[in-house]
Amino acid sequence: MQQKQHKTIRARTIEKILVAAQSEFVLQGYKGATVQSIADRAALPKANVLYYFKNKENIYHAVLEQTLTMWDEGIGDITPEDGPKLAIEKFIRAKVTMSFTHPQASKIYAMEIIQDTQHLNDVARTYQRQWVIEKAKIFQGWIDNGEMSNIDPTNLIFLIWSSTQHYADFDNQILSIMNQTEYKQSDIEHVTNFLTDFILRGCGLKR
Amino acid sequence: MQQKQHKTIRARTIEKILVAAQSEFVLQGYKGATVQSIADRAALPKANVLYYFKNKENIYHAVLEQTLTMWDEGIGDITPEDGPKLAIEKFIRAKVTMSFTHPQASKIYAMEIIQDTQHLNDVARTYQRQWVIEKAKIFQGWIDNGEMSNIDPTNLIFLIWSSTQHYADFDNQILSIMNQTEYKQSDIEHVTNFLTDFILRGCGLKR
DNA sequence: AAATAAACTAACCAAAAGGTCAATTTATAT
DNA sequence: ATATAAATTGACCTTTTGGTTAGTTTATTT
Repeated sequence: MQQKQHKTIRARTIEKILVAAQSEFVLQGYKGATVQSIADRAALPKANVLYYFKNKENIYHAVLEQTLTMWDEGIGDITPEDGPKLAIEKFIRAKVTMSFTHPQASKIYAMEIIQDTQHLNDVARTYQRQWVIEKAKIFQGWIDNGEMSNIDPTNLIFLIWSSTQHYADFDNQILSIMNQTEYKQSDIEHVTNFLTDFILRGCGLKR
Repeated sequence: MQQKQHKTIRARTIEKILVAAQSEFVLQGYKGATVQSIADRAALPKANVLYYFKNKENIYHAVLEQTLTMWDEGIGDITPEDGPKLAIEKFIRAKVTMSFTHPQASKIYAMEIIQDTQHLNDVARTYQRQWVIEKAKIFQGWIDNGEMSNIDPTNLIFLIWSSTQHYADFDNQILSIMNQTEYKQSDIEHVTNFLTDFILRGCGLKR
């Protein structure tokens, strides 16, 4: 009992800090975000934030880890059994939905890669590398037994990745161009349909 | 003559500062880059850097302006006369080439948009907005007189934009996946061909 | 209720960083 | 040659910021 109550105080405060930190890091970048600004956003004294996290870097690591896990769970998977058409459809839908509903997660990730920082540990790097290689093999399998036309799988993955992610990372620009302040559910549908049609056609899987 | 010599000292030192600054800003972000680090990279005393640029923000603005101008000149144009096939081919080639040869320019731009900073002035914002709207109209014109299939022009532009830009912004990740330390000329060709084929097919402009 | 542990916080401190200034050196003009 | 302007630079100042500490309050245990 004592244990549980204790944990909820801890857990709730940590959660508040992480939420605040994610926003600050996205808005200001790693260096630009200050412990004070995170504390302010979480409505806590700075010293309290540093009571739960030894230093700023630890806060960031916690945000990164949480973000990557969430993103990872959200984007679903590509499995051989689905076949190219269904696999691509599912993947695009998942990725677009994530981009529209959790753009911050994508942005943090993007900034990490763009700047090639030391925050992403080797494990994470190796993981993404392996992910692409593995999925490329699945596509190659489909190509080999004639389920889709002969398209370079690695670059296909890059294209799907980038074109879906774009709606998260560049949401400000896109919203400005669309003359909106935020995405609507119908935007998700529309973009999912657009990208699915376009990419399937590019893969020769649709007329 | 005096004027000219005077100008070359000025111009050359400013150039050195700007080159150094661009690297630092890409590597460290706006806040992360310090005037001292820029000075070090340019092999100048900090005070000398601040003799030419009043403050850090001015350095950044100069880098941004130079970068945007360069990027803008490099990506070529989309004109009605070219027709959809040629226009897309030309645009993809220009954008991919820029992405592979000047990734830093793209990265600075990307980080600006992602973070939605105040550095990009209204002029720049309005400009990109107008650019997309204008080009979308050109695509719509081609659709209307049957030169290409009915594809949402705005999202098509986003897709071309993102899939080409990806090779600049995420070069670290891509190089790691390709097991290389830097891009080769043949990579430009390969990616240009891949994207051109894929996107033209997506647009129904190629069998 | 007393004791103990967890949570919280104001006040500090030291380092880093942006920026100024006054003085010196170098280049240019007359 | 001399005067003037441009360029350079070390020393300095101020603010910001990450992080510590010591002490207080609140929650938990017995």
